Amino acid sequence: MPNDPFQWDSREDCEVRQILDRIADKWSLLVMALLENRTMRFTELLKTVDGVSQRMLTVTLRQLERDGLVSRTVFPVIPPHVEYSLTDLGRSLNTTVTALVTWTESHQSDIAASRARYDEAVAG
Amino acid sequence: MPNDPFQWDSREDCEVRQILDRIADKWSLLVMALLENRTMRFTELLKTVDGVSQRMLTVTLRQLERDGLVSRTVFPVIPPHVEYSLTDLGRSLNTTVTALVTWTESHQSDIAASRARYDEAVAG
DNA sequence: CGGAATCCACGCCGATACTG
DNA sequence: CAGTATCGGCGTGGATTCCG
Repeated sequence: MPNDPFQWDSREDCEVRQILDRIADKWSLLVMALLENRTMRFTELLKTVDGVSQRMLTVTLRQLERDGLVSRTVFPVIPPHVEYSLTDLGRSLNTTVTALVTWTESHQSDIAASRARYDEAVAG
Repeated sequence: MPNDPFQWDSREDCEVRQILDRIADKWSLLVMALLENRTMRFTELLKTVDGVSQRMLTVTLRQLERDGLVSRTVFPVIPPHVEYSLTDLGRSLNTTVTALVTWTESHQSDIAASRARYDEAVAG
């Protein structure tokens, strides 16, 4: 029963938790969501992903590439031309990620309401 | 078209991103996964969620409670008795979270292999 | 038992400068 | 254009202590 949380949760060297931690990263989610539609270039991503620094985008893309979720294609021209796109693995992940994003969008108001209620109760 | 990544991604005050960031938090995912099965007490969670500190567990539970994903029930006895369980909202989220966890488990070896390949290429 | 509060180390990340 | 390298601040979170 691989879905039992007690299984993947209590193991010492659980690599799944590490992987999950990386996948659930803020910028990774954003980048993968953008690349779902089409191939993009570095600067393009930098301008589109609002708030990301060049450093973090570089680091994020390297990690995604290392995990085999994103492929990096370099065209040996001057000036350099690099394209990023999702791999098949990345695309298969994106289905679930999209579900997560969709859930958040649908329940955004519920959460906002809950927060308002909570803050009200604390303040009172 | 609420699912268009360019929508929720480029807006300045996008609350969805903030919510998503919190939901995708490492400990939140773990705690919710554990609470999917049953109600748990604080110390029980502390012992089960391997690696979490008391501080982080407290903070995580407070956030989850504020977001309306987890309910906190205090029994006014001595010694204190507090139970945590998922709300309906939390349960509806857990379906997608479980999907994410399942994906990670299924593709764990793919990612490990990709990492090994990447590291090999870098070292060589 | 289930926290709250305080202190502080460390590692993350932004800013900046430089390069092929 | 697409990075790498370096530095420094500061926020995150661990350890510890105390409390109802």
